[in-house]
Amino acid sequence: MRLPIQAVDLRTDQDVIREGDRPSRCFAVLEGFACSFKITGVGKRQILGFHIPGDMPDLQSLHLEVLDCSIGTLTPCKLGFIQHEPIRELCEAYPRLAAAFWRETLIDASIFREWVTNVGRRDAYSRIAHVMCELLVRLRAVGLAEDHQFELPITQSEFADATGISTVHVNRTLQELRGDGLIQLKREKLTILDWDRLKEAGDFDATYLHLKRQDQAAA
Amino acid sequence: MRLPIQAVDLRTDQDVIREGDRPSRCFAVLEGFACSFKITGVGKRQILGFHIPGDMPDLQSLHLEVLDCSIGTLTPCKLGFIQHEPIRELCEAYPRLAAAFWRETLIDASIFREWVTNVGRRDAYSRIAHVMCELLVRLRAVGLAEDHQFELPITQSEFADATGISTVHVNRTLQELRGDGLIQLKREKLTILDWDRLKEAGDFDATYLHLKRQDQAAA
DNA sequence: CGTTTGGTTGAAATGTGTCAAACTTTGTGG
DNA sequence: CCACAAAGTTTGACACATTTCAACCAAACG
Repeated sequence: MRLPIQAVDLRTDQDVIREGDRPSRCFAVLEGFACSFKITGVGKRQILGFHIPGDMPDLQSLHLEVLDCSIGTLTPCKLGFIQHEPIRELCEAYPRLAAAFWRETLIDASIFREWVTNVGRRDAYSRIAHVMCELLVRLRAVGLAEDHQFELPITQSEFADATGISTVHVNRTLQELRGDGLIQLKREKLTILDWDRLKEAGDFDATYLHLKRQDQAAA
Repeated sequence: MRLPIQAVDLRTDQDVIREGDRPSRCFAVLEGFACSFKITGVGKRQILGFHIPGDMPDLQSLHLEVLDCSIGTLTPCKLGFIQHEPIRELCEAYPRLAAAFWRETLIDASIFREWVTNVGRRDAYSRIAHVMCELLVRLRAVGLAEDHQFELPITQSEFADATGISTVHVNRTLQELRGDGLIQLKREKLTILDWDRLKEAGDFDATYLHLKRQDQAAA
């Protein structure tokens, strides 16, 4: 059985799929950063999660007819589209494969749970620290971060939408994080200067990412 | 193949499973209300979702070894415990059944996404209205609400932990909702007086619940 | 090199949190 | 069935984290 993948390049700030769509395919991020988001009735955006290479952000569409959120690029991206039908057939034929895909969506759900907690019960300082911790650990797991430094092509306004605070306050909080010597952030490059203190500030425990052993180096 | 279910009765405020556990079984809510939650490093609780009869709140444990959140009862509950092993065997034998379970966990994830948005980008008034809307629609789908009225055995403090605001502010916001004629709430019984305006106040659209057609009466 | 996008700053407004006390309802044991 | 305790709700005063608005600055880009 073959699994035809159609590679597509997208520019920054393009919608890949939109809330309300009924797609017949899903995609994997091959290169670049993307994010899931919703727009509220009064036009505010909430980013629900960041997607990095290796992620399949809309695997859910395999079993949910209508999309309940949108996904857009944060940087230029290379995406690999795969039709639902052949995936479904593979899943029926190989239950272990289905279980592996299922597991991926369960990890996504686990991350959403952590994000509910993050925006619901942590202050701005912690929220931002937490998101940075998560990104480091996930990027390391796919080899996109060495040590404690990685490309972070995310604007302060996007950070605001991810953490549920205002852009201005993100700016001030980033200055605090810098002033406290936890991070260095310039030119879209984030350097974590004090991992232990950043983890503590962000109330971060990587358990919810459900990484396999070999991926846990950073955590 | 048999699927042995062990029924268990629990009192109010009992933990069913705890963050960090590695369960070998999962459960369904047969009667009563429960909730998933996390406790942050500084001891604040975030409720991640409410569970009503028919839900299988920890189905995720089938494929994730370690629990990343706790689940506790909000009222006296009757739970049905089922071992993972027989479920896994059934899923391998009947891919359609696996897909149905998978779909359930995908809906859970969709609800978490909505909750991220709720606590991240809506004000207190909207957040509470939203949660009420969700509960009505879900309870109607399982026949536990008639018209626009249902048993809501949830304290203001639990409401606070679900919406990421303080207990005192929940109290004041509930008074606002009452004062505006949207709801009536006494003796753990919630009556929605103006469904259209409550939906609008809560920025509520039931799509994210992914109900099958016959369940959508209320939405 | 001008234009756009993103970052930074200050001042004022505000939603929400905190604290502490009083009140009400519910549950329980005598 | 009353009395008491416990749990939950309500209130007021005040503190404060965060938002909003508006302007300015810096960097990226064609």
